[in-house]
Amino acid sequence: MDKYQPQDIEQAWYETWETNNYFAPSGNGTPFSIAIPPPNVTGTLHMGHAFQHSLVDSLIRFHRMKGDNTLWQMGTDHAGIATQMIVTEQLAAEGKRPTDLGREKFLERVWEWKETSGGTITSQLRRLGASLHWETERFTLDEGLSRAVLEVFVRLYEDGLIYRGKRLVNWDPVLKTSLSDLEVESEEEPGHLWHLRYPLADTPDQYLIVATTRPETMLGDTAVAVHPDDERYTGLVGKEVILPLTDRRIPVIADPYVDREFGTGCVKITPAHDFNDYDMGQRHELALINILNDDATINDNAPQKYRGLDRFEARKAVVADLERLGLLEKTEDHKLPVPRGERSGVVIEPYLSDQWFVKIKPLAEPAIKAVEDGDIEFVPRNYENTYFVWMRNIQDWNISRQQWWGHRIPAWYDADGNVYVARSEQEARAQHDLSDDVVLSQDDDVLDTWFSSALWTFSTLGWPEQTPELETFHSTDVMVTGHDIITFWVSRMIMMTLKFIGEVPFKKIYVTGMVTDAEGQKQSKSRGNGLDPLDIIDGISLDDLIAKRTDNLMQPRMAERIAKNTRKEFPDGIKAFGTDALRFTFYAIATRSRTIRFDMNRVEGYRNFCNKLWNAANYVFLNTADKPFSQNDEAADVVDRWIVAELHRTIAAVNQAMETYRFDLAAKALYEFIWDEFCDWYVELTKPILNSPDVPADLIEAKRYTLLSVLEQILRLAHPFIPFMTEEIWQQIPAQVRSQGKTIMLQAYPESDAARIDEQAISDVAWIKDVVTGSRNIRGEMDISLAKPIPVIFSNGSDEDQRRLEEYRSLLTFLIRPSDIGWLEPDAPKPPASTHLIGEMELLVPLAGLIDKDAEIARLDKEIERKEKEQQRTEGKVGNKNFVEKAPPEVVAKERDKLTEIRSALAKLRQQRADVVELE
RNA sequence: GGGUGUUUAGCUCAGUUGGGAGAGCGACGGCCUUACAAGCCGUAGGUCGCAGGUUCGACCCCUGCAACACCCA
Repeated sequence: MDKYQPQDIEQAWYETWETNNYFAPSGNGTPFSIAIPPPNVTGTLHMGHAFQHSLVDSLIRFHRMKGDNTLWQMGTDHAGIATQMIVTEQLAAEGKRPTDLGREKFLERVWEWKETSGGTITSQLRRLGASLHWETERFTLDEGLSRAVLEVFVRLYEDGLIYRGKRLVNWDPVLKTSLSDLEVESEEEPGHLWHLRYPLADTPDQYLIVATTRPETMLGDTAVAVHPDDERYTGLVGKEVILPLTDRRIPVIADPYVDREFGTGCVKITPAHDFNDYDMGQRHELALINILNDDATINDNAPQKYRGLDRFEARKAVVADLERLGLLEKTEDHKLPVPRGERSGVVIEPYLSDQWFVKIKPLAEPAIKAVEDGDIEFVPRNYENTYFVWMRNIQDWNISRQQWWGHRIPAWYDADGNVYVARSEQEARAQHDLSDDVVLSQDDDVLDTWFSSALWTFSTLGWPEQTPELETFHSTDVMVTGHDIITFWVSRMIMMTLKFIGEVPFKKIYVTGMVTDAEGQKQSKSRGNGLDPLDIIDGISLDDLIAKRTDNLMQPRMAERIAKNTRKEFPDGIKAFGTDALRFTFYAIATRSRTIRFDMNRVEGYRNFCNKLWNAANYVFLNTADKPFSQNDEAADVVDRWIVAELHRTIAAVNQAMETYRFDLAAKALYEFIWDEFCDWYVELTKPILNSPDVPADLIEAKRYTLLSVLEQILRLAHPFIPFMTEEIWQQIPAQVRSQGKTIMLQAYPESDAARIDEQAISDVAWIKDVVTGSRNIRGEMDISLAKPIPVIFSNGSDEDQRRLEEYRSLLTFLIRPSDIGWLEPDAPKPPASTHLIGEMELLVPLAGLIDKDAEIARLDKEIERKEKEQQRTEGKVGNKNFVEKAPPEVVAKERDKLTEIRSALAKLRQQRADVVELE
């Protein structure tokens, strides 16, 4: 075999798998299905994706190998706002605006962009080894899914669960669309608190002072509010104040919502431009005065001089004018949460407009119940809380977006403003008996992208048709996703699927942690700390990485800092580690933690692990190729029985880990078995046998078989995690050992057989390991090279020890490289020696001339000190009456045994020390 | 302000019914031992955030505090 070079093997195998249709569901096994969280069709793969999809792929491959009828449904999302923004930017570079093209032409342009860039994400998924069922790949805007969207919208409308109304919504004044609460991100930013004087109508020389962070909205004030119990203002409730800069008189009202501690305890009420004020306005039947246009400039409802000003210019003008009039009490610095559009980054405006909403409470109730009843289970469990808190306080969902790219709302209006909702214009006409001369125009808005993704698990399977796929694969088994998307997507899928299919979309939700950079910072383009998974697979030079991270930044001034940090973190760029190593890293770090710092050193470590397995396979092939081997349990020795036992323990551990979504434990079990047991011990222990002329042929043949067989099982066991190299190696296993199949992908997953776990073999090999480790310790401590043979003498051994030494003498000889190995004569004095304890037995390496007396004494002192501490602690326990009386008897017995052992060991160590001191 | 989570070796993290503190990387020392130097052998390093409590016994359970992170308002 050649050196391990992942790039030489990975891509070719993926093509083979795909062209042979191995990813397709098949057989009559239990259906197992997962729907991919649809990536944005024009997007690229980031670390979070790679992480999630790697986890899913292991589950899919695991279940496929277990014989389940397994489907991983592929599809992409049209990502309404994100995609429209990209194309709008492209147009801007040509000096055009979407309106210059018009709706039709603009959409053509977006479809073109989708065609050219839509392949990126799918080819990246292939590089990752994702065994997706590409044949039934779907897209949220394709015909079938659009039909599902239409159907759902119309039925919800018919059930009275969709309504249209003028409401205060989150308005993005740059994109000129409404956004749902979830698309708005609030962060604290420095600002000011202005204290304004509002003169009382009856006595204009007196005034109330209101505190506000948004003085320009005072132009739309329709009341001033105080707390009903606030004694400072009780006399004023019901009176009026004069709203400065306008000629309006507005009432003073009392409402318990007012925070008496904030500012002066007196707040201005602007129902058309603040969500809380809107609610209060509803309670008190206040007028709504909208003072903004859709681009956040001041409109004609405001006094002449402010009209047309941008909101922030208007703020300055209002403050200046109030100050000139002596109506500005004071200005304070103040931090306040500022809402910004998730996509555009601009300050969001509460804005009054006509929108479509889903009445959500009736849908939320069964969705809450499904989780309460355990029909859907969160893994880890505690994410249920996030879900419940969100669902129990859920607000109606604004689903209309003033965009073009998306599912157009199936509502038509006649000249009188009557609205007709139907699956098509024809249906609308037919249902309402409208003659052809009634002119209908369709609603210009499209639906929130999440509306179509909410239908994902069943729309991709053909709904509203009752397809065999829907019948077989729905509900899906598990949804793997990040916690950031529970509210956006997971909760909405649960609601919609329960409503339209009557069953849950998935039985389990595995919530992954969030992959951050080494500093624990969220990875993002603007921070310039993002990693492209393919750069870890293929490698990238430092210069290319910097170029990639600083290219096309929203804030170009960040470029220098990003370059500096990148140079510091990756001084030599990133090496090509290959997909298998990257994937294995993901499993190893998939702990229950919420954030996962991605550490490139670990990728390197797991690349080394892949290399280790590769080389072990090389060893197996070198020693079995063109040589006879045969399965022969009678001829196999204790070491063979031991490695099989360890293999079966590992098989059990991996299976259990996968059933419980503990990918980290699965990875750990594989890593430790393959490296620590198979490579470091088993392979070493085969060497003296395979190359010795004195060993019976049937043992050698049995051992060759064990090597091949254990390797073959390791490959199947590890395949879901490191699919490429396991396939590559598996193909080279002789057919007699590996069955006649064409691919490892479709072989049976190993199952643990308790009968193969031979405890006697395990304890014998543990003894061998102890003896070898003991002699290695002595060599290590004394700096004696393996090239220099050392005499080894045992003393005080039991019958069992004697048997084992006889039986394993040749193995020990090979591993220890002694000049001589044997028992101390019964009455002979112990020679001066470096020593090691193996239970009751002592291992002596008499090195009269070579021994470093001081070093040996120091080593023994340390050992004695350690044992003394342990003795003290154990004596304390055993001597404690309470412990002896109250602790379980087996624990007490265990402690007593331990104490006996410690005492015996201590006595020996002290004797050894005395012996060494005696040396001249 | 409310909620959730985190705090274990220099770094990144395991530690699943409360009963002997672990791994990888890094550090140090020694090895080209015919699968692998992307390797092998060995060594050092931790009052398990702080303070109480429960218990015969606490990294683990309870209370409080601190720092950090995220979510919601």
